[in-house]
Amino acid sequence: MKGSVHAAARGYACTNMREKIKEILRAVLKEGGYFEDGAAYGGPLEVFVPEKAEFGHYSTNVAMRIPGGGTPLARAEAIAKAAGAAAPAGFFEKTEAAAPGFVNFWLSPETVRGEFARVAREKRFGRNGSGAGAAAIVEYSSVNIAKPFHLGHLRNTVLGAALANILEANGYRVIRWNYLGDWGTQFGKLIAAYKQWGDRRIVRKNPIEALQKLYVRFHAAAAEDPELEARARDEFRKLESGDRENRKLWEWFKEESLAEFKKTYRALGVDFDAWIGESFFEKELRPLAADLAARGIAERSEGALIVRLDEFNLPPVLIEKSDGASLYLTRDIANLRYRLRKYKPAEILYVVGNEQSLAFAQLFAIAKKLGMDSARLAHVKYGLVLGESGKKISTRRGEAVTAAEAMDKAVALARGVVDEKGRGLTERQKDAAARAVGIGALKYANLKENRLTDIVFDWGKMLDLTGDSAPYLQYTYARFASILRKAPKGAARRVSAGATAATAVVPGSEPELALMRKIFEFPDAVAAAGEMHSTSVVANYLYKLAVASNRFYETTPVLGEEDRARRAARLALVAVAARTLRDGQALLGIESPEKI
RNA sequence: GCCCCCGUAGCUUAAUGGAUAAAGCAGGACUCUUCUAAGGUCUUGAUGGGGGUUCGAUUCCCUCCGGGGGUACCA
Repeated sequence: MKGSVHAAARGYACTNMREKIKEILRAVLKEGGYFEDGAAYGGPLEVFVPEKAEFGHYSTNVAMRIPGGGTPLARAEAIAKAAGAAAPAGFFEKTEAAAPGFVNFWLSPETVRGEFARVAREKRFGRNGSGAGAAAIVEYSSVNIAKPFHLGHLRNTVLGAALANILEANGYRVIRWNYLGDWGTQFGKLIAAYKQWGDRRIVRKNPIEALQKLYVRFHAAAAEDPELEARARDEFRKLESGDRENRKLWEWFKEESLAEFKKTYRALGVDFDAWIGESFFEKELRPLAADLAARGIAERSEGALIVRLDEFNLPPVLIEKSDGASLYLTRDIANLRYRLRKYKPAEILYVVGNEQSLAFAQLFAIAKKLGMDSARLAHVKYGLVLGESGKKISTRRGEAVTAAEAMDKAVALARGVVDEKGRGLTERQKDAAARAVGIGALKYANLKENRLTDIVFDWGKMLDLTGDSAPYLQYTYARFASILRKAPKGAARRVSAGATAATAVVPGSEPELALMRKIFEFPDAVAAAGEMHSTSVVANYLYKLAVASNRFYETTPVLGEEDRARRAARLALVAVAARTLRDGQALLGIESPEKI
């Protein structure tokens, strides 16, 4: 099983165009006596796609990185010449050295068309087996029970969902984990507030809003009457010790909250394999703390239990309060232990805002200290979503824009554009298109950037429907889908059957060839995104693919082409480009309607 | 105070140590009798300051300035 996955990974690697060029280069470099293996030239062999057309289709900097007599440029010239000779006849159109020492490669049109025909037949194009079927846990969304699902959660949810898809495309068995905030003193406050002012019907009708109001009211009242805080602590203590009434209330709050969150998840097209929150680990915390103390890893300080992390150059961590209560980090340790045992994951991604950087540095340090180092742990951080004023959004003051509100607004805006510009859509299709476009725009806005800096919330940016946006990608797809719909039946069938032989032999224009070459980059983008835990790599790639697609569309007739073979070749290109756009968007969780 | 993150065009962003720093928005000029003009073409415009490492620095190191976050009983 494992072996076959590895074989698959190798299979993908050597069919990738960049890998083919690397193979040629390795042979040339070995022949020239430059090195025996990769280590000799100071890092992995790099072959990349230059930004400018004049630097070729592919390029390498290897001549500047290997030692040897002469200038880097002289080495580059020798390598360029040798690579041209070493490649199969007609593989390159030309190879060229360029100052200060790049070697640039131009594929011949025949090579591009041949590779295209191969890619068109590939069933799982873009996916690879590098994860070898190992488990990877992606923790994301992690909403708090009884609190609003606001824009920060939206960002987190969309990001985590896309990363999970990307890891899956890289051959991991992904466990999508919603680590619910379902425990802690806030439940004491909520229970106290509910007992005093709560109304079952109101909560049932609109749970989050009602619970939120109780929470806000509690804080307002507690400011005047400090006695309330004590009552809240007492209610939580009762909850922890299994008080029936409080337990029931807690379960009910959780149930109602989750039901409402699930509406949002459905609208977003996001789901989870595990809904295990903080409460799940509650019983393990005391023994865990005691165990750490017994092993001398934790120690008493100012009445609390701490773990010193001096050797990691980190401040100590509190794992048990002086009153014996646990903290979030204690729960995270228990959670990590549980995950390692149960799933034996190769990777765990914590999608959490960057304000928790220190906490994760500490968690990872403790994991190392405890020998819980079988998985690669990564804190995938991202910037905070700030209010339009540029300040942190205060939930307590009710400033938060909820995800549902943002989605409604986005869909309504998209509906307006669909009504105005959509062609030949039924009412049903218009609804579907507006949802896909509106929510797609919202998602893409959160996925295309790789910033760690905080983001000032901006409706205009979130709802952008032009330029570098989801609707641009979707529009490109819909244009191609329209061509495929209108194609003669026989032609369409040949395309769907993967009969792309015509493409391999029919000479094409540069916009066609450029689009084919852009399609070849898809697997590289997926692999890089997986390694770097970055959705923006995929988003940026898709945008460039769409640009190449639209250039092709604007310059090259497909259905209007008189020559039959040429028309068939172009239809095949349209079909594969559309498929790649759709698959790439799917990785980001963005739908590709046939008509918008 | 200490630690972490971030400073790129008017605005929002891109760029595994690579070539003349790439886009979108906004502004200006073109472009639908032809497969969806939500498009395409052209155009104005930028790496906070100073050192260093390197053949080569937006990227790595030091320092200063500016912004954000964290810094034991919240998460």
